Amino acid sequence: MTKFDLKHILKTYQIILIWGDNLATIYEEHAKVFKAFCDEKRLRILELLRGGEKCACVLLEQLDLGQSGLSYHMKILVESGVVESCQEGKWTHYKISEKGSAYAGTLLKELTKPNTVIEKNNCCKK
Amino acid sequence: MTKFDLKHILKTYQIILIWGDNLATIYEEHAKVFKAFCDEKRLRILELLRGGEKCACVLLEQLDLGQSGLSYHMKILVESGVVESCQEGKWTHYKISEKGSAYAGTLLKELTKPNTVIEKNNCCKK
DNA sequence: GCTTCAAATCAAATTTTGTCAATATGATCT
DNA sequence: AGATCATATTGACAAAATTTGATTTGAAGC
Repeated sequence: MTKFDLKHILKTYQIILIWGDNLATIYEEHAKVFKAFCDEKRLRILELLRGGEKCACVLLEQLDLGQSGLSYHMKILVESGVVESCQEGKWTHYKISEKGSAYAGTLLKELTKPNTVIEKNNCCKK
Repeated sequence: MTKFDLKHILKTYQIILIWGDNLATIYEEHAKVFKAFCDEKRLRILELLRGGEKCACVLLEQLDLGQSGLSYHMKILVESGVVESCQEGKWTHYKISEKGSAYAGTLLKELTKPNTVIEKNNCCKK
């Protein structure tokens, strides 16, 4: 029977463990962060939240969205880390997470910054 | 016959003109920038390009993607501004655009930075 | 406990994205 | 010009994201 070195497998295939249950590549995880900024409605929501913390009912008033639609987008925003929510009795308040948006910014820089090791990959004899 | 003030309309509805032909909201335009980072394959491509300029054939070799698939994703990357392409005879070379990725970073900060005017929007008497 | 209200979840319909194979374009070479 | 190679475009299909309305959950008030 083959033995597995989980750590080695995860590293080799760039797979990470999330919530103990799900498997996802690091790419999926990174993509999730930027999903926040990839949809018109969500950008509009972020714009509203830039004006300060708001509860769902206020957002609902100002957006062309139904209740379940708002809930759907808020979930994506919260899962991206860019927005945080706090419950107050029946109400849920949302605000932009400083930490989360700083992370998104750092990640973006990371993802576009030249590698330390630049390979000379002159395939087609440029 | 009603007269229209185009400038006023564009400003009011936050619509912008692109390529002289198409109409799009500012939100769509912003979303386009971050589409670059919202897909596993594209993140993988960016990772390869962090190692320096590469031509399509090299990318093709290293990715689990067909030729038309690569072309599809490269188009989205180039349209986001994060990647730039240059033609060399039959070959197309791609690299990460410093300007484009700096813009993406600035935009991200912009989209998450608190507004100068913070409204007190205590709807549900928090 | 029952009612009410806010928000989340679900299921179905719709729209948007991504994939794949075939074809078209455009540059180079003979 | 005709052949060849690299990439782009197209159209059909599959998969994922979004929308909508109905239902459920969970907190508060009676």
